[in-house]
Amino acid sequence: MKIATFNINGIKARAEALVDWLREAEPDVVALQEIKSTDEAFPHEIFDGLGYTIETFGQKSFNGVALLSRIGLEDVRRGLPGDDRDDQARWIEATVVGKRAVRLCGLYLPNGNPAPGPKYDYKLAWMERMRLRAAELLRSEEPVVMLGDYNIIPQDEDAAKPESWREDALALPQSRAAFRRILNLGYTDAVRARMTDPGIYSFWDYQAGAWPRNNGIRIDHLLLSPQAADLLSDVGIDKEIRGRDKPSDHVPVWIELDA
DNA sequence: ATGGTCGGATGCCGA
Repeated sequence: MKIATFNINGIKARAEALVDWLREAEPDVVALQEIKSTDEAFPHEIFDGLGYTIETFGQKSFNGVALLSRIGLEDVRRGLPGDDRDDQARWIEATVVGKRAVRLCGLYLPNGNPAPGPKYDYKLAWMERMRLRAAELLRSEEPVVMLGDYNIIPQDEDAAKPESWREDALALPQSRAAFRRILNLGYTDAVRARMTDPGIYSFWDYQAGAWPRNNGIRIDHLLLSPQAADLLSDVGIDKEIRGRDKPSDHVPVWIELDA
């Protein structure tokens, strides 16, 4: 079972590039972030003939997540529990069944800039809610994959220029600590488990020639419960996508599970 | 047209 995450930065702007990538990469399941569309306006027709079931959790203009699967989506749940007043579309769950049932959580974690400030407070509060949900999911003792744009640079080696991120919400010590608290429940960072070299990135800013200079950061992650980690057979980052016409500023990151 | 660069939605905001 091939499972991918891809922050597409707008479904309408990325329709062609996304479909091209789906045809080439042939993932079984995909978590999309920043669809920037309401559920009603989501262009389901662009996926016709590809065989994907689609579940969206969108909002107007900003954020928005979706799950695509060609092996079905069951028990879909929208929204991160823990705050009824939170109206930002950043979390969607579903179960996929291959050889094994796998619980998937597609997430778009708040950026949090500028820090300090209310946006950073929201990020940290959201991460604490995520930690509680992550702990709850572990108690199922089933394979769980939490994947998406975490907006977290876990360590200095995950940035080409770590010094330029020192005061940024993506790399502040409090942000990294909150991410580690989730990992330390018993989750595995799939990419780091398999790709130990420095210079592994998933995002290059549109500005200042970040891509041609390879000034990247690693912020798109797949966290695996112990039962999912036992099934991990491969990981990859489709970096080449970033050099095409009309790219997202993120690239797809994927895993292969024996499930 | 909107700072740099994009996307989405307007009369800039978020990233």
